[in-house]
Amino acid sequence: MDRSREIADAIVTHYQSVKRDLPWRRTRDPYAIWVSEIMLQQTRVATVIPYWERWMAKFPTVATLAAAPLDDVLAVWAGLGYYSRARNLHAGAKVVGDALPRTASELRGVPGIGPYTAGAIASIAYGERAPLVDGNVSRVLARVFAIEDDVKSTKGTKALWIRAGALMTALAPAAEPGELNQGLMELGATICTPTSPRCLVCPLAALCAAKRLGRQDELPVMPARKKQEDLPLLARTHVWIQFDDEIVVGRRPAEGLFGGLWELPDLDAAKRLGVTIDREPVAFLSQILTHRRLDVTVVRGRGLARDADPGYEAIRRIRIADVETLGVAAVTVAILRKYQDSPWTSIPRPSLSSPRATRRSSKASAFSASTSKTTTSPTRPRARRKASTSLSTIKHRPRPR
DNA sequence: GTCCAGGTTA
DNA sequence: TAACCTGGAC
Repeated sequence: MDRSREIADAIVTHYQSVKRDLPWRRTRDPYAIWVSEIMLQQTRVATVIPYWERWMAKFPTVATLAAAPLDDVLAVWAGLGYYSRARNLHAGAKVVGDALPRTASELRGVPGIGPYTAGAIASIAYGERAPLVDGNVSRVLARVFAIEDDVKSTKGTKALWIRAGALMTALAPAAEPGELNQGLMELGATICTPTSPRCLVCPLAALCAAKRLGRQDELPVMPARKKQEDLPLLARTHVWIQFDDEIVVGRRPAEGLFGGLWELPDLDAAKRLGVTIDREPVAFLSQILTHRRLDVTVVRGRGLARDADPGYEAIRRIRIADVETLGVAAVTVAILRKYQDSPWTSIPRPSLSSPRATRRSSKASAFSASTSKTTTSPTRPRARRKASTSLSTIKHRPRPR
């Protein structure tokens, strides 16, 4: 028995003994698997489960998804990030018609389905012997076969796909291709972890080149990552325009950053809408994105002379309590949390009376996001940056001046 | 606090 | 090759 065959069989055997009962593993509906694969690309299993359940309840078939407005799609996706994936899933549903293509190579042509997702759907839903490579698989294969190339490079990627394909070819005839793929990913997620791989309990230990060479801590070779400090800063001001229990929100253009999501109008838009802008901000937030640091300032505004702005696809009012039923990004949710925690409208605005320290409630930590920092200073963050613990713990303090 | 993971598209 | 988001790990 050759080595690839031994490795493939060991992976499947191991997978069968440890596989978890996840909702999308109870079906071979290619659409359901497609949705789960897209969600899982960027999020932990525990987070995906409720999103997947809500999604499948709302859009149970590819036809219902295709028929839904993008706005509804983004609302269900809101909070998962990488919103282009939801947009692509929606676009994909529109092009496939009643049913998904039946092979990996045809699946590859659907918007949002790249090499990984094509392999996942084809192998899991259709039982095709289609390989796949994701981050977990890269790590496992780079170690098992001691691949020294940067796994993100063209050369490394090619080597990984060749290895994954060879394993699939070598797999026992009666075995399920989907189980090999899922077994590889499971191994990477639970045993062959980025740091401190648990080689002692690994079913591939005896077959692993990195283990034999003692190089499991050096592999895979990953490309250097940019430090957060070096990311370009994107500073934006959003305007809180409230009428009774409603606020004004705008829908961003469909493409690009936070595409299609609703947010508080930015400063330029608010001005064009005839809004009078307060001088003093009520909150600062910051968030690290892949390619940028995002600093958000929130300021109140009053009045709304117009209800359309070229910068937004739509402008509308909505009850504050209902904003989260729209597609909104995490930073917008954080602004709402902060407001609900200690509403700035309750502060007597024109008065220059004594300052009030605000306290955050303990429940704020339930929405912690450790990539996010907040500032307490009402001056530009440049002057005094004081890190807090989460996106939701923005403190605001009307300055006595 | 900081770092890190993670596929597809243009 | 760069853009794209969030939250869990350390």
